[in-house]
Amino acid sequence: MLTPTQDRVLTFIRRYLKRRGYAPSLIEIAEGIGISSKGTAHRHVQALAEADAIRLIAGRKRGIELAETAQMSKLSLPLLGIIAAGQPIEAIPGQDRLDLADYLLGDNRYALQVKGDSMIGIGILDGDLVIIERCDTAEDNAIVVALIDDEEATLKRLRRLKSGRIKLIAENPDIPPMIYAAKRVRIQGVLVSQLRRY
Amino acid sequence: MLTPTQDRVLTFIRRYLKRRGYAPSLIEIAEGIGISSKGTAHRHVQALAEADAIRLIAGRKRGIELAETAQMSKLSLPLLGIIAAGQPIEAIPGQDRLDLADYLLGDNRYALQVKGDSMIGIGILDGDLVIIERCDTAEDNAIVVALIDDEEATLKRLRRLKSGRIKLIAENPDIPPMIYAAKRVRIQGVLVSQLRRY
DNA sequence: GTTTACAGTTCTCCTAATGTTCTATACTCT
DNA sequence: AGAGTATAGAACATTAGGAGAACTGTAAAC
Repeated sequence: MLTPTQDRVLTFIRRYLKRRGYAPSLIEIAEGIGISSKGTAHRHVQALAEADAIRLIAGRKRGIELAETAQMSKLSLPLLGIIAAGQPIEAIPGQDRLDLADYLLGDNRYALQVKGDSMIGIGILDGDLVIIERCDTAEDNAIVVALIDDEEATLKRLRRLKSGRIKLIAENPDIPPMIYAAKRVRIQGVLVSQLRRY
Repeated sequence: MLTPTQDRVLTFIRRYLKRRGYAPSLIEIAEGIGISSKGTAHRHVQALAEADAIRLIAGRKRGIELAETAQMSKLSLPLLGIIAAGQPIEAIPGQDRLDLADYLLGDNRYALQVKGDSMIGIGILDGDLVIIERCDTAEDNAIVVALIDDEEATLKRLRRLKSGRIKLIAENPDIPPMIYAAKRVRIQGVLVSQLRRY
């Protein structure tokens, strides 16, 4: 992997970057590890870039970025693994960060707070937040925000019947499904994710 | 990434803005960093805008805003209101944006994927992600990641018994609660939020 | 409404700092 | 010895930063 000298260079760059906010020049690196040739420093830096420990911005002064930093989007958390009753936490192979933006953010998305227990069967509880992506069509069986008669908005599972009518299903055995003529139902968005705070 | 000089300019702008409440002019910036040319100051400011460190309001004197303030919008979604079966979407008064960072991000937090149905009673399903905040104590009745005998990690509701022992409760009627001596149980973190993608 | 001071914009010219490439040499292993 | 690594230092190319002039636009004073 890295040679001892390369490791010292990398450590120096890390510290410098943390303290000053910008990368060291080659001369500073050379001084930092106790050599006098910037040409040599240049070779170490090239080697580090080759090993993907850092990224270089070509033809830019102090154009060094740590590979680690590039990995971490601002909206991410470490993803430790899978937890299950009766077993130690098990790492998820090949994935160690969770990009929350991916789950939540998007151009046409908005949040709604859920009131009531009509979707309790799929784990959407009273007070939960749901993220909705605006759109006017949806696949069969998707969970949608539907507007009925331009009056009532509701979060339900959508099913198209052969008759052409539309069935809106609450995920709650106590609430019977409702069937409407297609004209009466307008889709406002599709459920993309869900969020709860404890 | 910022150059050393750009960094100094940014620092100066920050301080100026904090002290005076409005942004510095180009001449003031030039003086502030010890140069005499406002043309040069202008170039630095342009570079900072390019790097998204600040935002410029075109054709306005002292029209500089720090990006940090505007940055928050990247972590938020419009919060339209409350949706309930049988009613139109109702706006939530005094709140129109949802700050996701608030829900999810934090210094000592990490994510776990849930396996199994042991917490189905409170709407945590197989495959959901939970956000855990690292800590070694928890309030009674909190949902925690507990390590039993340093071997098995599990997500359960915690309850302390008068006997001093600890009861770990699965939110699933099919899974009976377990009772352990306090020594055998170590808390690794507390559930702070939960996330699901559809 | 005109004037005026202030501020932003766009240039060009210049210099020092820095990155890049090269050759020659030395050290340390097996 | 030969491969791999490290160093020094020279020569050259490019970039970042600076100075200052000339111009344009803004806002407040008159």
